[in-house]
Amino acid sequence: MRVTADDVAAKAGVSRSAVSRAFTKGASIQPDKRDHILAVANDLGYRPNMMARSLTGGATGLIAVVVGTISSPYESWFLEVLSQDIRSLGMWPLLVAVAPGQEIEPALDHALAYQVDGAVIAAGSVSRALVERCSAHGSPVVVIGRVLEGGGVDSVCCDNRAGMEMLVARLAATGRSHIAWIGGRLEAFSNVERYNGLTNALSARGLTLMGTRNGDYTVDSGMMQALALLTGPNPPDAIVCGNDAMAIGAISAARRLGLRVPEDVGICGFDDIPAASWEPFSLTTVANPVAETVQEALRLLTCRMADKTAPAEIVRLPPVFRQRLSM
Amino acid sequence: MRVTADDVAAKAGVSRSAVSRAFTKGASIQPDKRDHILAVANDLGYRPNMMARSLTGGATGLIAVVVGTISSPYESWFLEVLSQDIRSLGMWPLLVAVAPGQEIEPALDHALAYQVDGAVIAAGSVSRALVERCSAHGSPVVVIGRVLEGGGVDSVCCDNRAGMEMLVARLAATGRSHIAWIGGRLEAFSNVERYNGLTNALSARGLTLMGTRNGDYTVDSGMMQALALLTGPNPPDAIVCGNDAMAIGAISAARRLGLRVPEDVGICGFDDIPAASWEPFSLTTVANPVAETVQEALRLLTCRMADKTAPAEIVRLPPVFRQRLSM
DNA sequence: TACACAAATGAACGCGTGTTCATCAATTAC
DNA sequence: GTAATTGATGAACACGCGTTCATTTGTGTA
Repeated sequence: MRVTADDVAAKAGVSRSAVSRAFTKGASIQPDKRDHILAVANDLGYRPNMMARSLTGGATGLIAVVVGTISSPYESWFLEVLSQDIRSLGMWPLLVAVAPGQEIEPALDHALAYQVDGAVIAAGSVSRALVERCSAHGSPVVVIGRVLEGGGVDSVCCDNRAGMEMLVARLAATGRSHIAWIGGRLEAFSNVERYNGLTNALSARGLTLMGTRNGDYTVDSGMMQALALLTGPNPPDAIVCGNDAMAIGAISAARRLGLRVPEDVGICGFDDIPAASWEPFSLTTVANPVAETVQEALRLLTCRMADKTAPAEIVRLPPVFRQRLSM
Repeated sequence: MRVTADDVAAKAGVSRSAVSRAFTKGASIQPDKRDHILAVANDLGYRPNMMARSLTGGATGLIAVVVGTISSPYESWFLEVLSQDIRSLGMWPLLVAVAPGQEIEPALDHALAYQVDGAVIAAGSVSRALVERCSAHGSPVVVIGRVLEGGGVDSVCCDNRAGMEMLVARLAATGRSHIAWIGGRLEAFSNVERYNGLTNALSARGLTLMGTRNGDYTVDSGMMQALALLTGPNPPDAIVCGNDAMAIGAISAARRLGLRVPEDVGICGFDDIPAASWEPFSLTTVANPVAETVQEALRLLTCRMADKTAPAEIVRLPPVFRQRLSM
């Protein structure tokens, strides 16, 4: 049923070796013979079997892509850019979706059985043991959106501290004094960094956080936590959210309570997802440099595929302040 | 470097056949021996090489997933559900992202070289020739979101006509008379069906379409087209949009012009993406049954993988009317 | 024409696995 | 106690490909 190189060889009247060479760039074969073989192959609908090709130790052309909640605005945006860049490298993304509660290890272990040439991990909690297992398996790993302490692992991450400083500068410039924080999942690396970045930047200006609540990075959770903050005692005049989705929820919460944004309460987010610029929100935020992040991640990955002994790099990319109307 | 079954066999003191049997469910092997082998394998970090396993004609466990603009709210939602359901089948999604302008054929052709066990196509224009090429290759295909005329191809599709009738019923109930349409990409199957469904349902009630414009299914395009409609001569008192994203853009456009929704202009969409229920929009729409669609698609796919001669099915799933505040 | 050398070609090998095929031990049936 | 049956085991094979290794063909020089 499947058409193999033998079929092409038989129909073209050449040896199977010739067929293989016709598909191998730079192989020693007469040009007209190669053309003939390729024509026959195309006629028969033949394509070299990637599974067999990779068996001899060659590359599979597969890259495992570990992401979390695909439907979230930020992750889907990221996945789109990443999958396009992987394809422009001539490779294919093997999608490994890890929902917030799920374990990343068994999932990635399974994917490793496909002899992926590399893995991009942008979700879940990554242990050093996991990274080393992948490396030992011959699949270099790049971690995105977090930095493993102790180094030794290539990683690309937004400079969350710098981003928070930009937001706090705006906070100070607009004279906010009662500032609250709505964080994401407590264990998330970005959440920890952004929270610390915020408190540090605030204290550097003699400001303090008046309220703290935690959601789960969804719009709904942002709305709930903002409602709690704004209806509680001593309501804030500014809410800094751990990501844009929660900030959008917070804006909706403020409006439901009849508060004006930014006059009564300023609200800002983090990431600059597409929805942040939609008119009803016009969210002041800092842009997570997704395109550059993906580009750097794949650069690191290809470097390491070529030279496994190269020292690990940690790339910190600066975000860009986006002032809109919400603060 | 890579640990193979031979390594496990050597360390466990058994033949390589025994190792293979230990990993094959239902194979003839002593239970304690199997346990021992599995323990040694786990110790060495061994996993059967899927590439080699599939070489003998076995299944690869890969399913090609063809989607379009991943970052769009609807597609990312769909992809999340699909990828989870594929994994719960014990298989893996090979992501094939086809941007609106790109050709689906060469991309899918490449993916076929990985001997995928099946393909779910939810984007791009699908020709019968393409489907037959996949089938000939041993990879059954299920098409989602469109129906190939002439049948012969398994497909799952929302009943767009029924959805439009629901919306028109609401349209009539609220006494709208100047109705406009903002469509998506002209060549898109869903766009054609929804447009025809709308005009048919309108004429059945003695209504006609007063204006027609076309965007590209994005929020921005919905905003642009709605601005043009609402500032033109004889502005509509209702706008039906080809999807929710454009409807969200249309709501923003109306508000920018100082119009009240739904009092001055009613706006509705299609799909019921998560953002449709966000408070600033509260979009009246019809829910595209994504979970059921994915479920049916995978049911058809697994059926066809088991029996390639089964007759093709066309499944039409009814949408659900979601009345909110925008109309 | 004779020789050296490069280019092109086909046979054979190995990649890691599941499976078939004999072989052998252990049980059951008579 | 013997024959028949079952269950477990290891060797060998096939899967489809890239690549190496001889071997053959073609080209340029003396």
